[in-house]
Amino acid sequence: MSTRGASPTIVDVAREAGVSIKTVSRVLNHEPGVHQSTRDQVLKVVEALRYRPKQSARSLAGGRSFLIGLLYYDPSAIFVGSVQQGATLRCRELGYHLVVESLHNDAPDLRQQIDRMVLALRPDGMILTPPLCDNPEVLAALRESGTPCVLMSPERDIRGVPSVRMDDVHAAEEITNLLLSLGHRRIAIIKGPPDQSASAARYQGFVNALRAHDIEPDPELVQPGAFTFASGRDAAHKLLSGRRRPTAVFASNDDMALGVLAAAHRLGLSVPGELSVVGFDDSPTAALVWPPLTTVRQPVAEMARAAVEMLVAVQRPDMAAPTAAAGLHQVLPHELVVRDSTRAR
Amino acid sequence: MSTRGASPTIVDVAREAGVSIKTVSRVLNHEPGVHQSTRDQVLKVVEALRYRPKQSARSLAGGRSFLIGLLYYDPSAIFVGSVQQGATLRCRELGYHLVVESLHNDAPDLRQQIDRMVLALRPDGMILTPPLCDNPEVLAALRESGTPCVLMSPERDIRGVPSVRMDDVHAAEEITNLLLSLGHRRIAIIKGPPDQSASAARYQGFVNALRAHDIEPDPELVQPGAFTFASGRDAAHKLLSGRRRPTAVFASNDDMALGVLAAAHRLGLSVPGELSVVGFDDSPTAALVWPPLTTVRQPVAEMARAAVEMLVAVQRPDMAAPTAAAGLHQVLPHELVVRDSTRAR
DNA sequence: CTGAAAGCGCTTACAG
DNA sequence: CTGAAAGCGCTTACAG
Repeated sequence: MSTRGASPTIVDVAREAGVSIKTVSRVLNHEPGVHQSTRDQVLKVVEALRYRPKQSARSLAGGRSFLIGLLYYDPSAIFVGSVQQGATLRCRELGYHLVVESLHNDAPDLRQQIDRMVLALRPDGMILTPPLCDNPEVLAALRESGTPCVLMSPERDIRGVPSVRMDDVHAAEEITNLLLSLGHRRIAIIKGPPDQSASAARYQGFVNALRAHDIEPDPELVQPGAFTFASGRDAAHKLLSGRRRPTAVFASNDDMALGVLAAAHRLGLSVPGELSVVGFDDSPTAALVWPPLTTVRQPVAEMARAAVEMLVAVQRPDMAAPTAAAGLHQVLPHELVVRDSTRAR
Repeated sequence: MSTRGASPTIVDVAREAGVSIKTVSRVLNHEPGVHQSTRDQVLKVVEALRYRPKQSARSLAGGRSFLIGLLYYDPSAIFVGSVQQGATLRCRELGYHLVVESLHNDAPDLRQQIDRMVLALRPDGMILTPPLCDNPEVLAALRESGTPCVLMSPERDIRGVPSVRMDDVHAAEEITNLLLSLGHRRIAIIKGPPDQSASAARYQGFVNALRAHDIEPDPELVQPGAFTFASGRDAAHKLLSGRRRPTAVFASNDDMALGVLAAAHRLGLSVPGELSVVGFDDSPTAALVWPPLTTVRQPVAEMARAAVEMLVAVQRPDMAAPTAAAGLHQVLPHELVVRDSTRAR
């Protein structure tokens, strides 16, 4: 065997296969114009030698790093965890690797941190999660460096910058329709913070559904919230201690729905017996509380997979077609998750 | 300016600074033996040109990738999120980057997946989280490749393989002591699954604390569990529907403690009025449930920082001393988090 | 304290 | 369909 102490290089493979290193390179990069028998022979040697091209050499010579960056801010967010899961699996399938970087959204040296990553690593693409994907400074730094980006659920789409998202309006409409179909008419909503576009979208869906049933939203049943447990609990307390209680509450996210559950417990209201509650996100906790929460599952991992594909397609002409068909701004289907926090009245 | 269209290279810096590229390299790598004025001059030019050495070139020439790998299995686990947060921040401070890979612990091609990552990327070190850090196949693959590893909270330490952990026994002892100090004497425990060493360690700490107070653990008050919400709920149901109820329950992790809370609610038992409950882990949900959970915070981010440091120290002689002092198997201090689920009886 | 040469392991034009 | 040469941007011995 020609395997010496060190790991084999392309030269070893070429020698063993009786071809030039250029041909080995062609085979490994799926380039056309190699005779099938030559290709097979090379692959056989590659397998036998357990040869893997070294990323640093490929990157230096070819200008492609096979690295995708994931920039995120909130580490505890389940959203990021799912993004990462989807992204890392798709990267593996496509021969890429995922480099993660936690950035504080208002760090004074944000620009330098990004520059450092981009200039040192030269990732072939970057996935941005909220709120970083809406940060003009981040976007500018990446644009100037020429790094392709995909925005995950940005506040609003940017011309020419690919994005992946779900349809918050329709999802909110659907979950409201579920409550309506269960016979609920006095349905309250706890909104998200005004500075997040998802808040408005979900509220819009809620209103759309009501109006389609000729119900005008009752201002008394619309409470502000902040996407936090405490804000949901406090809003619910107001809603539920009034004279004419709602029979159902739509919390604009799961954390607030958990707050609603806590408030209901405290007031001695049984859920779903006396009150139906729905959330949004399908957080891990949503299935663990009592009663398990009816909610909307965001297709986060799928969105991340799509993001990776869009980034990889930039460098692989053979993959460009399907992605182009999917469009620059992709919207992925969500899923209604019906559990035990909802019941017919 | 000599900044052309492309980003500057070491040659540009050397020319601008009037030195050889070797000297620039020395300065950038903090090598000794460069006159201070020369060093300053080089750094000035580096700054002006916004020069960052390209990782792929450094890696190819120097054999160091400045990449640390993080191998994990469960993406939803808060543990992994915190590990990653700590690791990515420390990496940044040390000029490294974190590459993450999600591996299924019993994937048939686990070996290949690891080989692919190791041979392609040549990470300078690898951080392994449970249960991967206890997987002999993973360990063997990494050992053979010569990749330095640090195990995060492994089941048991391995001679010669660095690890970082917390002291489960003492932490369990402390939280049990808290209950004892509140006057509780009939304290139940819901154990973790027998195949995880943390289960035994936490139980041991529990027993130690009781015995120190001359209390022999009552077999009736010891329930098996599986670290899941459902197992905690079911165990609590048994414990709480008996004739002689415990006044406090120590759930061996937070998920099970949430199950205890649910069971207590269902049985109409007020927490902490009629029952004190403690968990372990300080999961994000622990602070969000009602009542907020008294628990133990694992120093996970700090453990990850330490892991990165140990890995980097391997290549940097100047950093080796402090780490050597800290030892191959580090134990980091935990923290008791007292919230509202505990009260004097 | 500083530098000229060689080389890391690939890919990119360019030939044939 | 296949290959020989050059070069990517650094670091590593080796000199002086």
